[in-house]
Amino acid sequence: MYYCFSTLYLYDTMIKFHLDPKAGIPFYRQIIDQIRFGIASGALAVGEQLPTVRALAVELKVNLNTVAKAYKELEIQKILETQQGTGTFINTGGTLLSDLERKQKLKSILREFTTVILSYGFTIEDVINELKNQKP
Amino acid sequence: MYYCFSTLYLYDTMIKFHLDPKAGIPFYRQIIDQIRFGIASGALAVGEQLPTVRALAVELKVNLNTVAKAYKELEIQKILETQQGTGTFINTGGTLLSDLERKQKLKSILREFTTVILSYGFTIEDVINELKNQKP
DNA sequence: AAAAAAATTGTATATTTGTACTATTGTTTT
DNA sequence: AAAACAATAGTACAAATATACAATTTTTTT
Repeated sequence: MYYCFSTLYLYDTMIKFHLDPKAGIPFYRQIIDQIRFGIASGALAVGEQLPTVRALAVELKVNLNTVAKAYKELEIQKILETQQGTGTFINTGGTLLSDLERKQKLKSILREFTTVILSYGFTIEDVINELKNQKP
Repeated sequence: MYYCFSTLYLYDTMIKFHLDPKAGIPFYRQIIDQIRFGIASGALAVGEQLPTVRALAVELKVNLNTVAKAYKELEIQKILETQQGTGTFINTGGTLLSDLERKQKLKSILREFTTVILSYGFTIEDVINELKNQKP
């Protein structure tokens, strides 16, 4: 299992999930990241239903509890809202971070990723150059 | 090989591990050598699952961390691929990465990275600025 | 329309997997 | 011999799975 894609046309959204086993990031966290990104980018609208834990689990070829774990954590963060028997939905009020918390968050994310990037033998310059290309 | 309770038998692999305490070579390195040889000789196929750290540890009568240390080093060398909760497997791309593959790898890492970054409302510029500060 | 059954949804628990942290042992260096 | 380091072990933790359960919705039956 290398790259598993899921395009959720069934659920009327355009977000495409993907898991990378070589990323060194737990599956459930990759799912969390992609949902957060989906919301931030506007691909996931408030009130919209996410795929069921089973549907997404099948698409990504993981256990349904792995998806459930991602949903659960986002529910705790008030980003999702779930109801047993009904489904999981994008919640209205995601918790806002303060400026300080945002700054700290950015630093911690960067620290984590530079560790990964450097382990592959890339340099900070490589990253900056690639990011600049990515910008437009 | 007639009848044994070998981990390898259970995991349907064709290689038989053995440790020699008198060899003067650390156990974890002996394990590494035998896996590398198994791959080189074709006894271990790409994508094949290795015994779990516990199973092999029991068989070789060492601590599970000794096996884990061997697996970890081979994972760093991109020879193995491990997923916590699932197992350890022979990696598909055991050879060195070409320039193109390196570039693609960087792109894939950065895609995951920007996914997270943007989900928190940061911009690419925020990241570039922070990276520049981090550089020296 | 109401009740019952079936299907669909998320949840809980136990087991298996690798990982992290600490302590101990053994070897090498000084 | 003492110090420093590598190798190994003990223990607790985290990720992913299998399986069974509970809540809700949908369908069928009456």
